[in-house]
Amino acid sequence: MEIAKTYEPQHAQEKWYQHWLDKGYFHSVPDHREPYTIVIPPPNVTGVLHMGHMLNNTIQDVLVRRARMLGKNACWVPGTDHASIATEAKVVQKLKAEGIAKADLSREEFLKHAFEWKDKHGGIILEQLKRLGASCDWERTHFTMDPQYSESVISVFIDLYQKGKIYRGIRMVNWDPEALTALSDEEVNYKEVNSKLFYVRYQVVGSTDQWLTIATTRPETILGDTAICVHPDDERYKSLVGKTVNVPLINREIPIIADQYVDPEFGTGCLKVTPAHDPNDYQLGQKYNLPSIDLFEDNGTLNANGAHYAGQDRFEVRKAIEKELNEKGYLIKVEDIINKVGFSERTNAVIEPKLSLQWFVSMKELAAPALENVMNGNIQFHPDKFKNTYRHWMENVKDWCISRQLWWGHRIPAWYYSDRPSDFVVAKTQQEALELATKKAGRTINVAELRQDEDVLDTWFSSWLWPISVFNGLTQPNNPEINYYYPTNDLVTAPEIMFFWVARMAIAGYEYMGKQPFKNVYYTGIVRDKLGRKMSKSLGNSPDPIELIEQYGADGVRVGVLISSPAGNDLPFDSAQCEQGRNFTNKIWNAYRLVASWEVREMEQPLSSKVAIEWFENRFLQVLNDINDNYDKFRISDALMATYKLVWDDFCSWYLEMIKPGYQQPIDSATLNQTLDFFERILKVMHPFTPFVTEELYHALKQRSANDDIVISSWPTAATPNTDPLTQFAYNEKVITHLRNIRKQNNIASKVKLDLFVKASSSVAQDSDSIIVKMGNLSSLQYVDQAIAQSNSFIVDGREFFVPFGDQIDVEAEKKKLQEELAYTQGFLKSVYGKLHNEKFMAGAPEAVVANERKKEADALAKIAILEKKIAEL
RNA sequence: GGGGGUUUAGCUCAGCUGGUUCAGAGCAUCUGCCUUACAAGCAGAGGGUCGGCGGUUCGAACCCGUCAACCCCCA
Repeated sequence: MEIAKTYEPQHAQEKWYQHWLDKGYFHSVPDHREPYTIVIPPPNVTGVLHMGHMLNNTIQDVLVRRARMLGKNACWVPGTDHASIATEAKVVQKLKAEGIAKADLSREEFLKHAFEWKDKHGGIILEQLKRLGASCDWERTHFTMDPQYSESVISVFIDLYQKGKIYRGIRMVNWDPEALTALSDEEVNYKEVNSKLFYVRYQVVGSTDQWLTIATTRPETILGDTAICVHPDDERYKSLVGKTVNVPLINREIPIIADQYVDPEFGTGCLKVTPAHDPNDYQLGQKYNLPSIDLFEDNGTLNANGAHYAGQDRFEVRKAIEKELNEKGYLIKVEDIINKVGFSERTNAVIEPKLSLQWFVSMKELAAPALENVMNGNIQFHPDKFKNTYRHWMENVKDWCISRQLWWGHRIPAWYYSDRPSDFVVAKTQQEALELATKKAGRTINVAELRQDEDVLDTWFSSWLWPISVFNGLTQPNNPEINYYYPTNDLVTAPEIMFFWVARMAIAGYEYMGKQPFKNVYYTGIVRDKLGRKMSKSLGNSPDPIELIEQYGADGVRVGVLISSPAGNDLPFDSAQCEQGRNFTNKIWNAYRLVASWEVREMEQPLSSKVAIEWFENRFLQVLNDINDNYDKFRISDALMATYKLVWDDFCSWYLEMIKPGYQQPIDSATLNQTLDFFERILKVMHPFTPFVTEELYHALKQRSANDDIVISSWPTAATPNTDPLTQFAYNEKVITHLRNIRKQNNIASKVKLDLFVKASSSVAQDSDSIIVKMGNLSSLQYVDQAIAQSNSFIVDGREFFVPFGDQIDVEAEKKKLQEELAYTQGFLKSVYGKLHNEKFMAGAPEAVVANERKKEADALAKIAILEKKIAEL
């Protein structure tokens, strides 16, 4: 049977993924085994796969597949997030394209459209994950707006409200004038932008020529000023504190106050205070009991307080007011300045700090156990440097604004029964609300009077329950699944959402389960392009993962994204890495082709094969220990690299070459069987990284019974390797490399057989010499007691080797080489003496270190003697 | 402005408690090979003042100080 020369992944991918699904290998139910659980960071329901998902989910799949092979009951729960703002924005946009404005729709109509959109686009991303080979338990797919899930979210809201952890209040929030909603602090991105700093003068009341000049980047907010603030120690303004000034254009009188907050160095040292539109000004306003004048409508246009600018957009007004201030003599000067401006993470609109009535979670107390248990290691971060960032945030945690002025999401279960803001109850159903409201109001409230809060909850207010709610832990407390799978083992996510999500899951975990939601958090880096730019849709620098899979195969891409992405480090992605991954799958494919081509015959096992087998057996164990250790430390890239080298270097380049029979020669059955066994073990350690090619070859290697698939096979057993064959091999390897060098330097074809002489007593001949003979393509290896003249020579482990080469040897080159080696060895000896002749070293260093230096000295002296003699002989 | 982190080969990174011939790996590069599994390959080789300076130590990539550059988070 002809086997393709290169591995063609597409067929194997479809075949085996379907096979795994058919067999139900990814499905988990609680049993006697130890559970291994990962919950996927749920992607946005209408999202499509990008490189960040590829990295993140490949890591999860590697962990899950290995855990499964380790005999654990592996359960990887997939699902999607309703992604309140992002999804609503998409639906609004889609409707707009169809000529439908959101404002013209009722809530019910809009939600109907939204669900249609979700049904159409939802889950695309999950199908894409299957292409990657993700071994999720698809029967457990969850969505954060499933009925059961929604029930959890609402019950948590009610519970926290009853515990006094949720309150409603007027606070300065980040307002997105495009999405028309409040955002949490974490949803605001600050970016540096080129702005103008306007110097505007205010006339002091009761004077004719006394003016105060302030500097502002936002002149349109002048209309909302309610004070001017200076530093109390600022000599320039001390005498003015307590007086008043007139706001330009509208001539409203406002006080001059003094507070430490003002930086006398910035601008003019005078700060205009606009409590309604700046968080810091708001604080000042609270402190000095200043009025707040709200200038903006929700969409960013000015309201009636904006005087003659009412109805115009904030940025238009900025231009217009600059002109008017200038014309009327209030504008002193304008400077260019770079300042940081907040943008909405979702719509990229400039955030407007705005006073508004919102719902908040009071965080301080809730956060305490989540902080403590990360610091004490009950939850481990990989890499642990993120603990610092986490601590800093948690120690300064602020209350969490959870209401969003959107429709797509979990509607806040608060019910109002009058126009007074305090006249509301929080209840699961309208019926319950009626009862509670009647009780609270002290009169019968009827349905018509009851009005549910229009807002929905922040998406993260549902995602923070993910590890609990996917097992129905809140709706059916203590059910067998939550008891079995929770706490989950590992969470793989990006550091960017440490506060959005990781911290809050920890908080919810302790609050509702009394236990951490996961034991380990593996932080992936950001995927960047070759130029170091973050991959993004707008830059168009992100490759389409599905195209990559089609080009390089899923296994190749998996290797490509993992090969250089240590935990917490950014991944500078280059498709060349996928090429490396593809080459890797091709390598093992061709190793199979070689093995499959051998014909077995009953014959004696060559000594060299016996030696090679003994070496590889122990080499495998040695590397397996390394690999296991790397996994245990979450060093996934290192585990991959160790696997890669085991396969490529040790197995293919050395082992297979050592046991390979001559062209069209048969192989003995003992060697072949042992090789097949090694091959199988190799495939197993590869499997988490390259699931498809390994399943394909696992079945190609031999006929398997039903349910004998590599995906559920057991991980190779670890053991302590015997070091003797490893040491012996290291020696052989050096000798062989020297021989190859001699060939290369003297242009001797690899086909030409050489004679090798070793200066030593004949008693040192050993079995492993057969390896040198085979790999060095020697016609003979002989032990002699004298140096061979007219030969290339080298030294390994203090032993001299000679390869006679007639008259063609280049004496001068040989001499030069020997002299270089001599000089190096002498230099080395000198540094050893530097230590040995140093009294302080001899007194201070541990005995073992000194003994080692002595050994180095002896070895170097012996080598120098040999080299000097050889040079003399030439 | 506050906090955290990074700096080792052309690139991406290892380097554990200061001590092994410790200065490493993969990729890239160079050289030679179409050697019957694989040119998506084989074999070999060359690359580094461990960011700068100073200190501690018998001994520093590793510990301390300082300067510089870059990155992230928060305001």
